[in-house]
Amino acid sequence: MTQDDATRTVGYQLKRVQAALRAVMDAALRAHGLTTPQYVCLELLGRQPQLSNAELARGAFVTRQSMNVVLRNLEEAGLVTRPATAPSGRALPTRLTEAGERVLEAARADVLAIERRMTSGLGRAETEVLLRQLDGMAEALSGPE
Amino acid sequence: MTQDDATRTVGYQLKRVQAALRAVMDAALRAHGLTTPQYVCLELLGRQPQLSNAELARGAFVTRQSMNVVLRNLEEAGLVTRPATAPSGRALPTRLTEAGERVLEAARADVLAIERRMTSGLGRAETEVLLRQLDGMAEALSGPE
DNA sequence: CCAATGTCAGTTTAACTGATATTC
DNA sequence: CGAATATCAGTTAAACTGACATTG
Repeated sequence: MTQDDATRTVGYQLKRVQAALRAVMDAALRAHGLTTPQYVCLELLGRQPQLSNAELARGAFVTRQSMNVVLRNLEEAGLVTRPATAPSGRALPTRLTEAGERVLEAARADVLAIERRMTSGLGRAETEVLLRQLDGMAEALSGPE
Repeated sequence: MTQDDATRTVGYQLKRVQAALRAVMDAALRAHGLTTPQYVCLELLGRQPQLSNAELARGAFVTRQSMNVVLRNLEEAGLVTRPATAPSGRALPTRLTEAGERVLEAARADVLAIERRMTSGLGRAETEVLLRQLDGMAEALSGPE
């Protein structure tokens, strides 16, 4: 497989990074009994407690239905709790349990190590630029046709 | 959802871009009767004919088994052909059919437009740097522990 | 009424692992 | 034999759409 134009697109390289990242993440998280979507959910809750299922879904870029499955599994594992009845509307504010906090903290250490490894070739300023560029790319794709 | 540290990681932004890109790509390719993995396969073959299933799998970062499914569907759709018997070893060199070439050409135009739209905020030099950075990130993840 | 939410149900995509046969 | 390949079979992860009830 020689390097030719087909591999010189941002789309292709994104796919490549994503494939590698996913493999490494999945392996690391499995050691904590988590899947990647579950970790994303815990991370969101760690930063911002009381998020509802719908809010978590938006934060993880999936549908309500998909996040609902993730949430039910996390609940069953005792890592998050939701009140039986909604304090207002239908939204059920979700919280990490103590076990959830512990698992998140342990998993986060591994995930951050992977993040550092992935960006080890970049300086602090370069990483900042990259984050802005990725943000711009997502905006450009989500925006007007 | 306020912007806090959780969203300021390369991993998270990669996920975001990937989610947006995937949605746009899938929609565009569906109009050509293709899935994204199928398009990747056709693109690889367009650049380099005679690739075997195993070589295509490596190029698309999936297992031989996964690519085999893609290939069988493309074959059934009449977009690629493989000889009934291997000219050497077990590898079956795959080629685009004329229909395959036409579909690829049409789909590629749309995909390139999406690529341009995604990177519309980047200059030529910036895009080159980004490609190198993504390459480095994939290497760092695939490399030694 | 309407918009947002939670959730049940079914489906689909796209990958995976395991096993087996073939061929140089 | 060993390494690479193709492929059959079964499984899994993780999303999706559709539908419906609830609530402010």
